[in-house]
Order: sequence, then C-alpha cells, then structure tokens
Amino acid sequence: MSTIPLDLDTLNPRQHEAVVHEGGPVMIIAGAGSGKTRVITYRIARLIQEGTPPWRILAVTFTNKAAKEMRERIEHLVGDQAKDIWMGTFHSLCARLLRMDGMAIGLDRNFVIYDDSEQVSLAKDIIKKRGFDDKAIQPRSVLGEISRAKEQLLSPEKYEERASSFFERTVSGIYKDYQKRLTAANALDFDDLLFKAVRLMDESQVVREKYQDKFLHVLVDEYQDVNLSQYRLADLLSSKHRNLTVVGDDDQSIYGWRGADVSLMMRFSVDHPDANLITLDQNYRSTQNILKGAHSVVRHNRTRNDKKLWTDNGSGELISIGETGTENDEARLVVDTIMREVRTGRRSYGDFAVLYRTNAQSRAIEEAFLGHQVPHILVGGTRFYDRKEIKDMVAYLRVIWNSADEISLRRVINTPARAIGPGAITKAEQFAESQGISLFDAFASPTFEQELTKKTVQGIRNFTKTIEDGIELAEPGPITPVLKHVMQASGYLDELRADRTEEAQARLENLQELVNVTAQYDTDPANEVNLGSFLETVALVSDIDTMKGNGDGVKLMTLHSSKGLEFPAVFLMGLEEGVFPHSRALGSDSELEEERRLCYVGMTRAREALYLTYAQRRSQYGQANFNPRSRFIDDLPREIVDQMPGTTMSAQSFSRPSGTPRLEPLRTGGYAVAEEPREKSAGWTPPFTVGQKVSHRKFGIGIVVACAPLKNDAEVTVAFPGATGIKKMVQSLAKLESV
DNA sequence: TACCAGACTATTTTT
DNA sequence: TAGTCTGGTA
Repeated sequence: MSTIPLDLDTLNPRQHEAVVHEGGPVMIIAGAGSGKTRVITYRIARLIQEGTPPWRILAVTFTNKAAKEMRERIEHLVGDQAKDIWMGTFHSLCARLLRMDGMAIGLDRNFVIYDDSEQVSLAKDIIKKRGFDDKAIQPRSVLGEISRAKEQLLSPEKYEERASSFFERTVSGIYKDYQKRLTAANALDFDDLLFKAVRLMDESQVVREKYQDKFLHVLVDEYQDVNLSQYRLADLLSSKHRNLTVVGDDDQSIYGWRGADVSLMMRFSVDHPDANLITLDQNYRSTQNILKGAHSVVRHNRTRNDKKLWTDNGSGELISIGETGTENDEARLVVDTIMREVRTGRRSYGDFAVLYRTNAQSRAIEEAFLGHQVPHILVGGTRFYDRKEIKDMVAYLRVIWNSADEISLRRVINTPARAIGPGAITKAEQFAESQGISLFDAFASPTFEQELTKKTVQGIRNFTKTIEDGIELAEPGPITPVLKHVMQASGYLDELRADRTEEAQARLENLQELVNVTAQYDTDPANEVNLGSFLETVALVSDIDTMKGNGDGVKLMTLHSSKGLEFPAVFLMGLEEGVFPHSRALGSDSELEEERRLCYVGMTRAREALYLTYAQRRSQYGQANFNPRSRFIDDLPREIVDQMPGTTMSAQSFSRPSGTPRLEPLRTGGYAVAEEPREKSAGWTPPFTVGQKVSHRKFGIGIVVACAPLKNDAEVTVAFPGATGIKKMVQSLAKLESV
C-alpha cells in the first residue's frame, strides 16, 4: 500500500491544529482561500494513516465533483484505501442509505428520484384534480412550500396542524396528495431523500445503531449551507462517537433561498458545548487588493461575525472596472480583454472565468465568444439531462426499472406518437383505479384493450412490448443494450431520422452522446452496473459536476456554481442594481445580505486579476432597462480600483439612491464628461431612482426596482412587501409618490 | 388525433 | 425575449 508521509510542517499553526485534532466535535471556520480543502484531505488521510478504517469515515461535500476531487487527493496520500471512504453529497449519501436500509421504513429499493420537472408535472396534475386553477395556485410556489416543509422535517400531517393561512391550507391538501402519489409511483423527490433518511434513523433503532457504530468520524464541508434536515442527519450519524468535524464560512452562505440556514452554524456550538473552534483566516489565494475589495463589500452586512482575511501575498493589480453601453458591448469588452491577455502571452484561455448572476445573462457573452471563436466552457444553462430527447430516453429507462413510475410512463406512453391520446389515458386511469392496479398494468391488461380502437391497441401493444423486452435486457446489468433497444423499438430513432431538420440532427447527436455516457458507465469499475444505480447517478448530477476538467477554455458560469473554485483571472458581469443585486432581493434586507455574500464569493474566486463590468442599458425581458451600477462597485475603496482601457466611467451613475456614496473621479480624472450622459442619449428622464421608496394608494409603500421609458410616460417596477410582490405599473395611472 | 399558430406570461440562484 | 400553453383547424 502506497502511503506517503504528510508534510505537516508546511501547514500554518491553525491548519495544523485542525488536521491533528484528535476527537470530539470541531467547527472550522475557513475563510475563502484559507487552504480548507488541504486541511480536510490531510485530516482524513491522517485518520487513515493512524489506523481508522476508511469505510468508517463519512465525508459530506456540496457537489459530486468536490467529492470526486477530494477522493483523488486523498488517494494520492494514502493510496487505494481512499476508495472505501464514504464520500458524497447529502443527497447521494441519503440515496445510498435508503437503497440499503430503506426497507425498515417500508421503502422499496427500486425507488426512482424525481427531478424538478417531474415534480412540477405531478403537482400540476394534483392541482387540477383538486379542482384548482393551475394559474391561480402555481405549481412552483406550492412545490417551494412543500420543499420548505420537508427541509423543516414537517410531514403532511404536521404541516396541516400548523397551516393557518388560505395558502397554507391549500398547500396542506396538495402536499398530502403529492406524497401519496410519490409513494404510489415508488418515487422520492430531492427533499424526500433527506427527509426519509432522517426518518429512517429516527424510527429504526437497528439501522440507527448500525450507522452510528459504523461512522467513527463524520466530516461536513460547506456547513454554512446546510438546512435543518441535513443538520439533523449529521448529528444523528455522529452522535455515538461524537467525532463531528464541520467546516464552513458564514460569509459564504449563499443558499438561503434553498432552505440553508446560517444560524445552524451558531447552533452547533450550543448543541456541542465542548466543541473546539478553529478559525482559518490566512488567505493563500488572492492578492491584497482583491481581498480588500471583497471585504469592503461584505462588511456592510449587519448579521455577520466581523472577521477579516489577511494574506502574505502582494497587493497585486488594481481591480478593473468597465462600464459599457449595452450588454453586448459588455460582452465584447470581456472577450476583447481576454483575447488581448492571451495574445500578449500573459495568460491562457483556461485562466479565465466569467461569472454572472443569472443564467439568462450567459447568452450575450456566449454569443460574443462564439463570434470571436474563443474557446469556452459553459457550465449550466440547459443541462444535457434536461434536453427533451434525453429526458424521454431516461423516462423509458425509468419505466423499465420501475413500472410504477407514473410520471415517466405518462411522458413516454405516446412519445413518439402511437395513437394513445388523452382519451385512452383517461380510460386506462379509470381501469387502473377500478382494478386497483398500476397504470402500466392497466395498459398491459388484455381486458382493457376491448374498449379501444384498433390503432390504439396496436400502439399500446408496441409500447408494452418495448418495455417488457427492456426489462429482460436490463437483467444482466449493463445499460447500453437496454438504451439501444429502447431507442430502436420505440420508434424514436426512426422518427428523428425521417425528420431532416437540423434540430432533429442535433437530437440524434445528443442521443449518441447518451449512448457514450452509458457505455462509459458500463465499463467504469467504480460503478455498480445496474439500471437503478445509473438512474440515480443521472438524477443527482449537478451542473458543476459535468464541467470538464481543466480544459483550455474560458469557464462561464453563475456565481453560485463558482463556489469552491478558483481562477487566476475572474470577470464579474452585470454589476447593476436589479441584476446584481437581483431585483428580487432589493426589498429585503436579508436577501440583500445574501447578494453581498454572493458578490464576496465571486470576488474571492480570483487569484490575481479581478474585473467588474456593467452596462448602462440592458434589455431584460425584451425591454430596455437603465439600471444604475451596482452598489457593490460603490463600496470599493477608490484607491484599489482602476478603469478598464477603452471604457468610460460616469462619475456618478445615471441615478443613485440618495445618500449612497458615489465613486469619485479616479487618478488623473477626465473621464467624467468623456461621454454624453446616458439620459441624453436616451432622451428620457426617469421619474424615480432605483432603490427609492414610493407609495401606492392600494399597495402601500414599496421600493422602485426599475424604470423604463414608455412613450410620454414611464413604466415603473416596484417591489412591495409580502404577497403583493413585484408590480409593473404605468406612472401616469399608478400615480406613485415618492416618500 | 396531430399539428400549428398565435397568445400569453413570467422571468434567480440548484441538490 | 423566449418558452409554454391553448385553442382552433386539418
């Protein structure tokens, strides 16, 4: 067994302490770039070298990619043993636990995991069946509420007890049906994985003790982003040996919208009064200027433990700021800058990352990259597994694996068209209901066929035969033969081939790519080769997981996806009020604080160079908007910023919320009047400034999110508190008044 | 039943 | 702006 000694001498004293900490609960507050990953890998490697069996160590990471990389690093240190460490995301860990021991709470081990869109179609169906209008009661918001309930470990019954408002009572009913339907389909949604795993530990003493005994050490990374169910699970699993190591940074908590709760970090010390606290505040990644800039943004947060990273690194380059006319100019500025740096040999494409707040922003920048033939890697956007043809094939595989999976069955029963319309499906539903059988069995039943037309019967027979043959083919394990069978026998391939459009061509290529994926999966010794495991892997991949190694291309991704990564040079785009910070956050202090942390995360990704760009004018939802530049830019001390060559910077933005500090002329000055102020070029003056408080006679007091020109008038978007939410209104009619 | 066109509407971040 | 949905028609 190859084991190399750890060079513990190269660690700073705090890191050293964190690595060698013997036992008992520890919380490591690890600032950005403080060598956190190194500490965790060393700690685990050391545990193994000191004799802890790897399979008795559990390490939870935020993404599958992080888990994979960490395992590889540990493998470098301790060799093959690293393969036996339990390592993965909370979700994949829970799937594994439930697959192995879910029977104890009545779970079938063949369960499938429903993703976002499957949840939506299920919720929609329930809302309709309950007689609601799916426009008045929106599936997404209902699902959001159900998700929050599950994160808080509230069962439908418990939720019902607490439900008071009309909305909550409505959700309560839907939540009940939703769970019923999931159970009938032998399916779990993302939140169920956690919810059920906690229930499994709570309810089955045997299982609980099995895992509590097993895990001598439990480590949780990105602890600032755990929700209550994850907190509980980590506690449950570590409660016997009490060797729980949690690592996080409250300044980097950016998943509050997903139920993550930073205050759980505080609770850790309450629940574990004997816990050690180790703070890593030396940054090894960034220049002083970058750290100074990032700190000047995040320090405005009220709910924050004041702390400051320091570094031995030099001050480095100034932070570059670029203002452009439109979002397309902004994209071109980014591309030009990158090309210049590459041409002069200072950097290669792979050194750059371009980060933005929302995926929608990626379009302009991607077009610019394509236009200039700059190699780039887009992370996220429409995921491979979200493409229609891929989802269709995966749905076929799911039905083969688990014929109770009704949502997948509905998806493919008539794809490609085989004369099984809504009429036939309703009949099958009724038949299934009356016979107490599953929808698939209803279709497969000869009795049922009598009521249908010849054509439909033929279609159903073809379909059920395809599935049944698939079940047989799936028996030995490998996925590829099953997939190929389905593509062929379903008529899916034939249909696409007959279609000579470019789109069909692209779909065919994607399907070929899927075959490549399964072929690779089948031959990878790390995998358990059966349909169930494959489907689970597919359900739990994230955008960042699919990012190809360190290929030489500019990485394009959202700020959220960039968490945990670092790059020599980073661009943050769209630094405009309403874009970043996002308009949805403008009305809420806590959400604004999260935006600040997000900015902090983005800025601290950069090692050497940081560029912040914004556009004076941006089309959003097909309309030109004039957003003032982001308050985050104005937070930066002026001695650490510089203006990008070839850009102008208005001395003050188009409209600043009153009282907000302004960026003053830089260095030699002279740029302030270099270009016509944009209100002139637009020929229009907005009635309000973004961020200003206004009152409406019906909705009360709100905050202006955006102003857009309308002939002789203005369209004002205002965020009102509570259920009213965001409203767009015409000024002459709404008669908003500033307050 | 299938397809098309036009209307409509909703715009964050993701395991 | 673009994606989704609905309703009408072939």
